[in-house]
Amino acid sequence: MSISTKLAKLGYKFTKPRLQVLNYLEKEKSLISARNLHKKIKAIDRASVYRTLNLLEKEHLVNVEIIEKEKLYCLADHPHHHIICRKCGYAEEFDCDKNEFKKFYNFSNIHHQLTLTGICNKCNTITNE
Amino acid sequence: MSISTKLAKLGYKFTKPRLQVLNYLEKEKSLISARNLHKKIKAIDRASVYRTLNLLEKEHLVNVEIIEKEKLYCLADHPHHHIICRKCGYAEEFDCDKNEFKKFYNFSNIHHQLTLTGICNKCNTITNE
DNA sequence: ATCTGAATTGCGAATAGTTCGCAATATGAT
DNA sequence: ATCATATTGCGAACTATTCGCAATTCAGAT
Repeated sequence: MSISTKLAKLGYKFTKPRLQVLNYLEKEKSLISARNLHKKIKAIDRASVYRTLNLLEKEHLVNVEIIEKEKLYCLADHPHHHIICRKCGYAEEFDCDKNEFKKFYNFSNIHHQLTLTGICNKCNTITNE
Repeated sequence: MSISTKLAKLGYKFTKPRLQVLNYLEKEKSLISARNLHKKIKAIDRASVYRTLNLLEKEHLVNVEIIEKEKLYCLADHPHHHIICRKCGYAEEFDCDKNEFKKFYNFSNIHHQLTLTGICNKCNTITNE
């Protein structure tokens, strides 16, 4: 099912800004920030880019990685991660289920950050999320 | 070797702000943000808290996790990660080498973010980092 | 103990990424 | 085509963090 269809099913309207953002995300082979997305789609407002990305994030239709406080987005069409060059920003994708770690050999000096969040027992007792 | 000793070895001066930040990081059992660190150490300037944390990060003396654009710090005395409640911020530690994942059962609805950075071949050719 | 040059601080202003309030507009169900 | 509602664009606002620079503090030499 296409992302557009999913959005429609979820009751969201089909607007120009949303279509444009989706188009660009589909074209984009790598990760992209809200800032750069907005640069590419000058016709639509900065706030709308952010609002659309937040919406997509909330509905789990995009994946997010944070590099230096900047959120980078990609379509969540399949489960994967990226390894990103700290100098030039070049990113390679790796499937998080398969043994594609050989790709890492294209990079040196690897750092990683693993962030896990959840709902703790106490909060879970108070209200269901 | 204590972190203070390490700092001295690296040629950094031994100043009140740095000592205070280190003291608080040692006391802190969980993760803490620059903002909250500054709240606790009112005597020293915000900028100095940030500068000290950046220094510690550069020298790999603290570990960092980013939650909602905010950097959270802890001393890098041993390799570990945290799982953090998305509602209240409560954090539990887990050793990243051992099978302590059972701790996860205290949390539900787990999300994760894995960020890998490195230096790509091209950048590595241009200059050594 | 004091001097001295360099490192570091505090301050306030600046920056960057992101969000908000609200009037104007576009959407899709009827 | 109409209408209620969701969504947009705009600019102002907010938050985390950094910067420039003069004043201060540190550590090593005297």
